[in-house]
Amino acid sequence: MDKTEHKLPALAPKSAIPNSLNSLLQDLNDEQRLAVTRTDGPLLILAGAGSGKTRTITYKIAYLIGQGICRPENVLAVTFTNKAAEEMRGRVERLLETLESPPLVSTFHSFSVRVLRRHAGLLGYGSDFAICDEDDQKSLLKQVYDELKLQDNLVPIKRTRAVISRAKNQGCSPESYLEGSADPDAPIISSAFKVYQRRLKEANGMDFDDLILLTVQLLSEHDKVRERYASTYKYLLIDEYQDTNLPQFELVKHLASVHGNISAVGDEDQSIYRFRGADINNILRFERDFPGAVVVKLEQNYRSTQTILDAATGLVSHNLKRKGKKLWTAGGKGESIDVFPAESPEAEADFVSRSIYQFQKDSKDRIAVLYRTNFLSRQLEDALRRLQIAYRLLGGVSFYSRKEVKDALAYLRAVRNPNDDISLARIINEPARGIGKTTLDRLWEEARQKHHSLWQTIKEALTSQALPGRAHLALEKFVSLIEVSAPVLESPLDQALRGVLQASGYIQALEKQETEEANERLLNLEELVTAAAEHVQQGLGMTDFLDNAALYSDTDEYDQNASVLLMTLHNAKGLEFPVVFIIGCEEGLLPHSLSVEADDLEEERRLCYVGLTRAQKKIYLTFSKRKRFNRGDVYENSKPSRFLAELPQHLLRDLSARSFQPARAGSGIAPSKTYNTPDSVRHFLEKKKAAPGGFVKGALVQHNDFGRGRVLDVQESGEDLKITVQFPGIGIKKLLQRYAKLKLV
DNA sequence: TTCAGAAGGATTTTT
DNA sequence: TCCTTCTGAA
Repeated sequence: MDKTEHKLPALAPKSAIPNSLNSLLQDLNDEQRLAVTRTDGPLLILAGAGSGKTRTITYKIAYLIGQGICRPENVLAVTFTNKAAEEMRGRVERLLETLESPPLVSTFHSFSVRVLRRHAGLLGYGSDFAICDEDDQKSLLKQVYDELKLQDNLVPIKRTRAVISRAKNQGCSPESYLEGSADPDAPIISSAFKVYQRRLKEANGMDFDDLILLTVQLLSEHDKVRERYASTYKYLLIDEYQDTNLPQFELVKHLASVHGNISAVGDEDQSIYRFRGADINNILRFERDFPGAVVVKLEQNYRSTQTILDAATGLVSHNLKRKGKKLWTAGGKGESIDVFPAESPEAEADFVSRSIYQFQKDSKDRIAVLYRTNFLSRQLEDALRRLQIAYRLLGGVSFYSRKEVKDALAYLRAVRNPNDDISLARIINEPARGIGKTTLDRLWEEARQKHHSLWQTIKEALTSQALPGRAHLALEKFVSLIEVSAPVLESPLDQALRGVLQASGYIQALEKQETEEANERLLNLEELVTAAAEHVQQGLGMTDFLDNAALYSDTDEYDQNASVLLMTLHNAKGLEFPVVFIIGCEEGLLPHSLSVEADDLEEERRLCYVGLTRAQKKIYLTFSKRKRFNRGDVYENSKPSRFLAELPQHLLRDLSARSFQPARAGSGIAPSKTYNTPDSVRHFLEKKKAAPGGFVKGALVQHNDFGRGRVLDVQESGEDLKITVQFPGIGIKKLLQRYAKLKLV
C-alpha cells in the first residue's frame, strides 16, 4: 500500500491527550499509526497474525476519545468473544486514565441483547425474553417433533438443530431454506424449522441466532430506532471481521448507516467459522460494501520467529481464496519445527507430556496444546496427570451448562415469567413432584391446540378439573409454589435464588441423595449463589445475571496464569504462547474427515495456520501412526496430515528417531510434587472461621494453575493439615473425581 | 410415576 | 469407552 497517499497527521500533542497516549503512538510503526489516526470514513485493516491487531484497535479507541474526536459513549467496539471484549475494555481503561464513562466494548450477541431488551416489544416479544442455548433448542425441537409426529431417527434432532442454525445464519427463512437446499431431508427440516420458530416466539424465547437476526430486523423495519443507534455510535470498530456472517454484516451496515466511520480489522487467513455462517467474502468485499474505504495492511509480525512465519505462510499459500500478504518479522530465525510421529495415541500423549515436563524444568514459559476436536484432550489429560503437571482445559462442560445450574436459572426465569414455556418445562418435575410424562403430554397437546402457554393450560386444567386427582393435586402444589415464590424475586438476587431453590425443594432433594455427585451439585449451586451475590455487588440485576449466564462461554474462563493450556484450535484464536504443540496432525482429524467430504479444505488449512501462528518460539507437530478404532482394542493405520507435506520441508525436523522409555508405574518417572498453599487460598479460607485452623469444607479457593476450586476435605495429620481441594472444569466429571484431587500441603 | 438395568450410539469447530 | 436413551418392573 502506498503510504504517501495518506499523509500521517502530525501528532500535535493537545493538553487533552494523556502523555502516555502520545508516547504510545510513537511506539507504533507507520502502518499501525495510520490505522489508528485515520478517523474519517471506512477503514479496513488487513492484519496478519501477531501484527498487533488488538493493540491497534485499542489505541484507536483511546485516540478517538483522548483526542476529543468523540465522547466515549459514541464508540462501539465489537468482538467475537466476551473474553476479547473484556480484555479490550481493560486495555482501554488503562490507556485513558481519566475516563468519565467507558466506551461500549461488546460481542455481537451481547450488544444485540442490550438492544433487544429495550425494543423487543416492537417485534412482538416481551422484553423479558429468554435466551435459549443448545439444550433448550433441542428440547424445544423434541416437542416440535412430537407435534409433527416426526421420528427422531428419521432426521436426528441434533442435525435438524444444526441445519436450522446454519440456515438462520445465512439469513434464510424456512421457505427460502427449502428452496435453496438440495438436501433430501430439507422438506422435513423446513417444516420443523417453521414450527420451531413459531413455538420459540410463543414461548418468548430467542436462540443465539435470533439475537442477531431480530436486531437486524428491528433496525431495518424501524427507521427511528436505527437512526438512533446509528447516530449514537459515531465510530464503529469490528474485530475479527473475517468471521462475520451475513446477519452480522447487515447489523454492521445498519449501525454504520449514518456516520460511516467503520474500522474493520481482520485477517482472511484466519477465517475459521464458516460452519456458523461466517462469510469470508465479507472481508474480501469490504471496499465494495463501504465505498471510499482505505485499506491498511499490517504485515509486520511481532510474535513469532521467522521459521514459524515461513511455515505458516508456506502452508496457507496453498489456499486460493485469499488476498495474500507477506508476513515478516524483525526477530530471528528461531528453532526448527519439530514433527513427532508416534506409534500410538498413547505414545503421542506420552511424548507431549514428557516434553512439557522437560520444558517446565528450565522455564516458566506458557505452553499450549492445541487440537482439532475436544475429545483429543482426554488421552493427553491422563498423561499430564501421570506426570503431575498442572494444566487447564478450555472447553468441555462449562459451569453454566451444568444441569443443576441450568435448573436453578430456569427456576428464576419461570418464577419471573411463568409463561416462559421452555424454563417452566425444564423444572416442572425437577425434583420429581408427581407430574409425569402422561400428564405433561396431555397438557402439551392441549396447549398446542389452543396456542396457549403451558402455564395458562395448567391453570385452565385446574379450574376445569380436567385431570385425574393425583395429577391435579401435584399441579396445584406446583402452581402455588411458583406464585408464592414471585415476591421473593424482590429481594437481592442471591437471596432470591437461594429462596427459590429452598422453596422448590431442589436443595432438599439433592441433600437426601447423599451421593458424592449430589454433593458436588450442591456445591455448584452454592457457587452460583456466590456468583449472584457478586453480580449484586456490581449493581447488576437479575436480567443481566441471566443474560451473562446464557452468553457465557468456556473461553471466557481463560486464565492467564495457568502455564499449560489445552484447547481446540478454534479456541486458540487471538492468543499467543511461547511454545505450542499441535496434536493429532492426521488425515481425518486435521483436516477433519467431515470437512474433507464437505470440501472445506481451505478452512481446515486456515485452522492449522491459526494454530501455527499462535507460537512465539517453538512448535511441535505430532501425530499417531495408528489410531484406535471406535470400540475395543482394534487399531487402524492412519496417515499423517497432508498439511505436514505442504509445509516447507526444510523448516521441519523429524523427531521419530528420538524415543522415550515407555512410562512404567513405580519407575520414579512421576515426580512427587508439593504444592504450596498459594496466598489466595489462605486468604479465602481464613475468611471462614470453622474447622481446624479456619479451613472449612466447601470453601472456594483460588489456585494459580487451576483457577477456582473447592475444599473437599480437611484433616489434621500430626502438625500438618491435609486439605483436599477439587478443581472443577479441569476435565470430564468422572475423571475429575478420580484424579483431580489435589493435595495442598 | 419412578427407578434401575440394558442396549445402543457416538465423535467438529462456537456465540 | 463412555454417555444417553429405552424398556420393563415395582
